Amino acid sequence: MSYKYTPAEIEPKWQAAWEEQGLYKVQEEADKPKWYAVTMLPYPSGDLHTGHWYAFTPSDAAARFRRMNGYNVLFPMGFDAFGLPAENAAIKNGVHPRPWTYANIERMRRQLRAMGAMWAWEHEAVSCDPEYYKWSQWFFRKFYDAGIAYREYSPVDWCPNCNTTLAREQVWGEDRHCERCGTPVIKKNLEQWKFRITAYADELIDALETIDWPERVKVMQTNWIGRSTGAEVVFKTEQGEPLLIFTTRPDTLWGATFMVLAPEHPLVDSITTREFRSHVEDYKSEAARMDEIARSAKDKEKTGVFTGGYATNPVNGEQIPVWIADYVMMGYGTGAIMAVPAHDERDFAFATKYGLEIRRVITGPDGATGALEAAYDSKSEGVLVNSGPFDGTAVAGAAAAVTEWLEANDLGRGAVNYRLRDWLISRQRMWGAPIPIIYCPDCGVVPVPYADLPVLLPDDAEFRPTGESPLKYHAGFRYVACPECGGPAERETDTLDTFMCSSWYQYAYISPYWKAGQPLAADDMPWDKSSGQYWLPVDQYTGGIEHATMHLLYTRFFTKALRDLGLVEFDEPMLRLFNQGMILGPDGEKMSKSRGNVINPDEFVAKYGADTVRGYLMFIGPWDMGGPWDMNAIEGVYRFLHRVWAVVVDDPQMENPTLDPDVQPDPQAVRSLERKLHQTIIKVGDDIAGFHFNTAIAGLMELNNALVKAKESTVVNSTVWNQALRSIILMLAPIFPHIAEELWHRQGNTSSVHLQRWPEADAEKARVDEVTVVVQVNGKVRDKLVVAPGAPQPELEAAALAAVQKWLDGKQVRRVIVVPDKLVNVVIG
RNA sequence: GGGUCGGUGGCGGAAUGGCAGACGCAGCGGACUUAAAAUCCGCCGAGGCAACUCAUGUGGGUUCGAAUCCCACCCGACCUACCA
Repeated sequence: MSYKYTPAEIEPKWQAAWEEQGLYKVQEEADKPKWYAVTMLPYPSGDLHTGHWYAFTPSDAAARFRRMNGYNVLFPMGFDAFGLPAENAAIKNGVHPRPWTYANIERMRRQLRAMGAMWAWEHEAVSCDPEYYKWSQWFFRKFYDAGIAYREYSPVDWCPNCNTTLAREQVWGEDRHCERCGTPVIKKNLEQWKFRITAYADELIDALETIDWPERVKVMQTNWIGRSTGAEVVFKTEQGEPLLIFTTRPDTLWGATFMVLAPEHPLVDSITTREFRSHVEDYKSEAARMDEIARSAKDKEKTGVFTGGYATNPVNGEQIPVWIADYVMMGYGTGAIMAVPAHDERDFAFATKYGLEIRRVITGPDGATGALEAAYDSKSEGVLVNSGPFDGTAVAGAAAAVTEWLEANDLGRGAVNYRLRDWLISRQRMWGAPIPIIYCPDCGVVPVPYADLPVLLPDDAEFRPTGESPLKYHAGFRYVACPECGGPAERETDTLDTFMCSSWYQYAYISPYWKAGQPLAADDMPWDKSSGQYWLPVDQYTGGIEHATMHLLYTRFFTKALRDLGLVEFDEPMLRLFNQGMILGPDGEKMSKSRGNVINPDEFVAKYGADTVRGYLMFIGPWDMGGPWDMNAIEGVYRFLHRVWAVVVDDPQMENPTLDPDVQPDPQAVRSLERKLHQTIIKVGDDIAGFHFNTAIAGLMELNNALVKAKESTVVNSTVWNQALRSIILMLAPIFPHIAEELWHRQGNTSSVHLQRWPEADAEKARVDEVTVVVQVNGKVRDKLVVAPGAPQPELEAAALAAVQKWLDGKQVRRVIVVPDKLVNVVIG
């Protein structure tokens, strides 16, 4: 047995032992509180990078800490294994994505094991496994039956590089590029499958207050859903057709001076007069072309053309001109607006540019007709003028009053608009779960019967980067008999968005590959019901912020849909969420091959061991802040572990302090160590529970520094010394699982350190015996008093006044502030 | 344009109304060594011989007291954007 700290020996040894003992196997135990902890699962790209370590090892420490505090913890791992990289690798190398993916998974499993995490591998789920995706298809089928899944012909976002449609959430930035490859997306008109996530828009916003998620994510989701409340109002064209507009300010209806339609608006052609037709046509084709590049260049000046047509404002019968302009979007609201230049900056800019009428409607706070600036400023003050029956109505509350009036007079109705679009889930790619739908020339759209699931991906599809799924060229896959009439029919060849597969993986983990090999039915459950009742929902979820408006929104929607289908009884899938920050390269920039700043964790594990890499990543700074990797600072954690080792393990080869075991330890020194020990137990526990790993490690370092000193003193002959050794090993266990296990066994223990309880802190023993009270004069520190805690105020005041005599400089003492155990501030002047 | 988070020694950071800089890195000095590495001990915000003074992006404010709370501004990161 080596007396030196050799992580290369002890880490693989314990990893193997833990696996052999089944240390991390989980059972449902009714007598323990459960804790279901999930970390966002990785995509099997082939190599575990530093970002994975940064995401996974602190969440492992948190899960281990829960377990040591008496919780029955389920902490599973899996792979989000469908997706484009596998398919691109397939096209490049001429192999099927399946072997590429499974080889990567196997490699990553080995790398994950090197982290020494407590994952419950028997709960692993891999989304490209047919026994997994048969349930993804089952969910689609359930959603189809429930009317949540529907098919629609509409303009969709298309990435010409990935050759597939994208969900709105996967289109990023002002240049509208593809989330995955950065290529600007274009619009295509296609018939695609969608999920009715918009039906849950209100609940997705309102339920945010019931979950303990970072404010940042809640704000992002709220903005993404973009609820705005207002009214739809029916104007009338000269041809007598209703022209519906949406406004959030129905109280400004009397200030409307013109209307603007999106160039694609269906009424544009009938409104446009002969005289203006060629103008309008030119503008429309220009706008259509712009759409494909980027209609929203920064600071782009608003443009538009007059149609020659007019519409009637229903509230006052005024005829106002109708324009078209590309600042009005067909995809939002009704694609038509009334323009109120006096109260809307964009309308104002447009009216100014084209010489359209600007009218003032709302007064300033004083009741006099105000200037335009005042109108902008007084959005919620003042009263309405020039507003027919509403003259004199306070602006606050006017919108609601006008809406009521519109409804009473049948001119419009209250309406809510959302920015959120329905979730487009069709992908024209092969490496995904096939959408279980068959098109029959006689029966129409026929869903694949539950009992026929899964619709398997063929193993021999040919990969051609054509812009259509390779499944389309696979005759054996594509041509099938209609399940209803038996006649010739065709399968849907699009696959499911991989975000659908990852929307329910926290349920799959409960009992992976449930009912494997068995035919499914509509009334099945995709997981073991009683296990689900025990574990669900997720207590703690951790992962990156990048999924705030994608995965994190989809999985919430999914859970609400499952609830409405009767599959779960709760409303939210993850009760707590913590977003870790991003680990950066040593240069402070995002790690990337092109920058050449990529840190390979395997190298550092080989050099220092997994415990050091784990601890270092947690020591860098607050976990939610991320930060740059420091090539030198990792040494500090490595040294710390060596110092702990040296405190616990006596190397007979080395000269050890020889203290006479009969010498009585100095009681003050013993008390001092005892105090430090109990303070540390409290601090480290609080810090880990709050994900403040950096300060938890600092606390462990401080305790260890105290132990290093104590080891050279008579304190080693005390029972406190032995308690301290035992406790520090236990406290190391969540963050440094291997060295803790090794030291635990060297202390003579036979069961695993990871089965022990977190050491108990005694507040009485943590209490300080004396406190330093700062004496200030006018807020400046002039002296310090060392007193017993709880010293009475008059005593402190007297002592302080005596101490600061020479600072008083003959001036009058005006006031003395005494904060017990903290300070005395003498105010003079 | 809007939103969120942040700005503290040479560096990562600690302190969220009460001794600014815990813990660690780097640096400096010393011990050990033939020497180096490793390890151990000490110093380590700036100015000053010192008593002290100055110091948490900038400017104001609140307070006995502000890195911390409030207002305005500057800088950085991320998100979002003709949303009617």
